[in-house]
Amino acid sequence: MTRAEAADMPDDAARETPDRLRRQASRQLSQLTARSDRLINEGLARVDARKWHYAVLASLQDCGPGSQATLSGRTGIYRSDMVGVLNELAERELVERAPDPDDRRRNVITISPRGRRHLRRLDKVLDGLHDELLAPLDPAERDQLMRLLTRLLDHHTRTS
Amino acid sequence: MTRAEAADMPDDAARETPDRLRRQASRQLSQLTARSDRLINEGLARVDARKWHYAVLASLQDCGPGSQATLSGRTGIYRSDMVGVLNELAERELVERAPDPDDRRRNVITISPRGRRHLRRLDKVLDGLHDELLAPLDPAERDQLMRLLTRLLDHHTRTS
DNA sequence: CACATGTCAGACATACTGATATCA
DNA sequence: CTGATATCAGTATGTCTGACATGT
Repeated sequence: MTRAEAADMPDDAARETPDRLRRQASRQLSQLTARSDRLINEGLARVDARKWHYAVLASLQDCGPGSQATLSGRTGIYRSDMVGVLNELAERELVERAPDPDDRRRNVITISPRGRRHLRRLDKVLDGLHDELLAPLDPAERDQLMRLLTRLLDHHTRTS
Repeated sequence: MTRAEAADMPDDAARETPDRLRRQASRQLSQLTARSDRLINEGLARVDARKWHYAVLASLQDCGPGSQATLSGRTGIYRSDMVGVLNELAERELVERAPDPDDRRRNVITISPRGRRHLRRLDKVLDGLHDELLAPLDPAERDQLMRLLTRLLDHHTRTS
């Protein structure tokens, strides 16, 4: 590029993201998710929790007790990482981990009364955080967004 | 496993994600973004590129040459990580990095003709990948999604 | 002096792989 | 024997922080 061409494009003025990048769905998605993750993580950290805590507790509450492998399937947490999550939950006495008498390879994970209370609290915290996350959207738009996201996600989980 | 146990734990059958989790916008976002990122990364890897390559090249093409700090502002790449990205791009002779005579702290980054060609190719590749990503949505729905994402993202970039 | 720039080294979290002992 | 389970060790990647030398 020549000097003359460079003069046509005042470089230091345009420090903002060009439109071409802002039109990419994948980019908007990951940028927004980065924000969202930080918001959620920080919010949950304030009540000594993480998002995987919520996932496990909610899964136990809604689908009942299960082995670690079962919980892994429900929540999407890797089998190898489930150990650590359950250690944290058991430390806080939110779940109980007992060997399964009928299949001695397994542990049966059960939510405790304290776990149920904690889950109710997390539900409220998360409601607030999502309200912050989706602040600019009215209820209909939030619904619309969820529908679109879910359709995409379902499509990609079926076809993989 | 005995029948009796199966009766005791009907929920052991439910290995799927409970509704409560699937209703979380933050969760749907990060799950979908995980898929999206993998799709894009793998697709770009097939043509020896990464998403940051595209971001830098597009920024150079649309806003003209700039210092590394300027590019950092345009693309969202950290100043410290820009070094590596530009090394990769310079290796492939897609950009040129020359010291700025007017401010000897700076490098002026310029896209090369080869870089422009590469960018055009990446645009096509990314178009295809986004078509795959957004496959279940018709054009109006894709537009709707982009509007919603952009509004959320803009809101959170202004208010931080 | 304060401030900007390019660079490097490393912390940190997360996702993911692989191996192993135990057991069905 | 096969396959599933819980566990541990370790890789890979990406985001982010801090420091530093150089220059404005």
